[in-house]
Amino acid sequence: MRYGKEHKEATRRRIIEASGRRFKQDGIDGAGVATLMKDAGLTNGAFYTHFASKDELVAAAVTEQLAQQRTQLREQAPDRAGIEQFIRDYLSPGHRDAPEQGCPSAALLDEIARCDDTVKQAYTDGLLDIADDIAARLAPDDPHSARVKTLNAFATLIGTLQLARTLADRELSDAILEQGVRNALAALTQTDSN
Amino acid sequence: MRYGKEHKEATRRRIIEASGRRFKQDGIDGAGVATLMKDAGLTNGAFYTHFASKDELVAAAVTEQLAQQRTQLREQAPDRAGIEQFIRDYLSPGHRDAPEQGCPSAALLDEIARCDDTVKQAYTDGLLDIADDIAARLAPDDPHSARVKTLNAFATLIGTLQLARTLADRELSDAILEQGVRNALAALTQTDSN
DNA sequence: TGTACATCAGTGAACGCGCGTTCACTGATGTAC
DNA sequence: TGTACATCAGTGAACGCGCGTTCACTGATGTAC
Repeated sequence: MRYGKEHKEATRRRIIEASGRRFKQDGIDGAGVATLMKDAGLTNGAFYTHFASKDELVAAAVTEQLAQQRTQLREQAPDRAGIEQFIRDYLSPGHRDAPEQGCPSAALLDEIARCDDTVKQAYTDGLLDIADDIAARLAPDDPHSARVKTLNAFATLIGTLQLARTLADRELSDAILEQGVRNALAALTQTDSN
Repeated sequence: MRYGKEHKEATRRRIIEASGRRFKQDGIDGAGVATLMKDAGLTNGAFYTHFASKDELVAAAVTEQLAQQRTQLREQAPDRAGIEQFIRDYLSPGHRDAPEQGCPSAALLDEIARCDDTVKQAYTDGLLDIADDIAARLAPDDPHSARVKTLNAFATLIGTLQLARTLADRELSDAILEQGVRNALAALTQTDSN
């Protein structure tokens, strides 16, 4: 089955996108190559015509996930009101209950911290692209300080969603999401007056 | 080799404590039963005289880790100044660089979120014990609201440390820890005036 | 007090299974003539 | 335009390995007589 040039590239993208979802659902260690390929509608053997190793796929999937999140943020949150809505969506029960469709950081951050340097670098690059987008929007005059503050704000959202996903008490989980939204919006206001 | 009654209990505790460290270092999926037993100075076969399954050990290790953290917090942070010091220690480069000796939530939270209900319940129980200790100290008159706020504060610390561990840029990671300390201390002050 | 026996924590080999990875092969397509 | 060939994405079985778990066995100790 020889195909045109676009075909292989399209297949590669399909594997990367399906893997992103699967990793977020089952964890990186929890998702095997055979399963990832089946998700993409292929068999395990073809994996190594696209990637040198599972680690290489992990790095590509992390990059892709963050790039998608960046695009989404650029479109849905171009201004202050959009960022407020992003916060509300991020800390929503819907996002909590569908990790496979959600933020890769919330689903995988501590596992990525244990991955090799290639993966951590891919994560760092992808996240900084997002943070710098937001920092430039919120504080065009002081992008460096805003970059750090934006990353801290993002860390808060990540930790809050992870905790909400883990607590066995649904009501408490809801309360934490709601308090998280209040805190994040207050911090955002504080950034403005700063 | 028949031993006294305390012996088996001591061995069980040794397995649980060694496993806690190993899980935080390699992840839950990343640590096999044979390795965990070797860490405790035993061979794999003896595992099932102490636990019905790996999941049962995971739940016990999570409980133990949080109980240790609670004891530590009770001793080291009995007052407002102690809590401030806890925040500084938590978001320190030393804690970032030694996950196996540190906070189980920072090392494992998203993986625990993917575990079965037993493990999530063990985590919930252990964390609420800690949060209620702190809430009772900070706001004895409104413990329920303080419980939620304390959990949100803890989530922020967790997310910040995870992010600091993952970023490939050391200077940026340091800056995020420092900003995290500033944010957490400010939030603590705000809680007082509330 | 001394001896025979029961207990049971721990050993280490083995179970079936899924892991990441390799490889001989297939067969639809693009290219050369 | 029609035919022979080269390419190479994808197949599916197999590799060695470590996983969680089971099991026949060991042997030091506590207990019974």
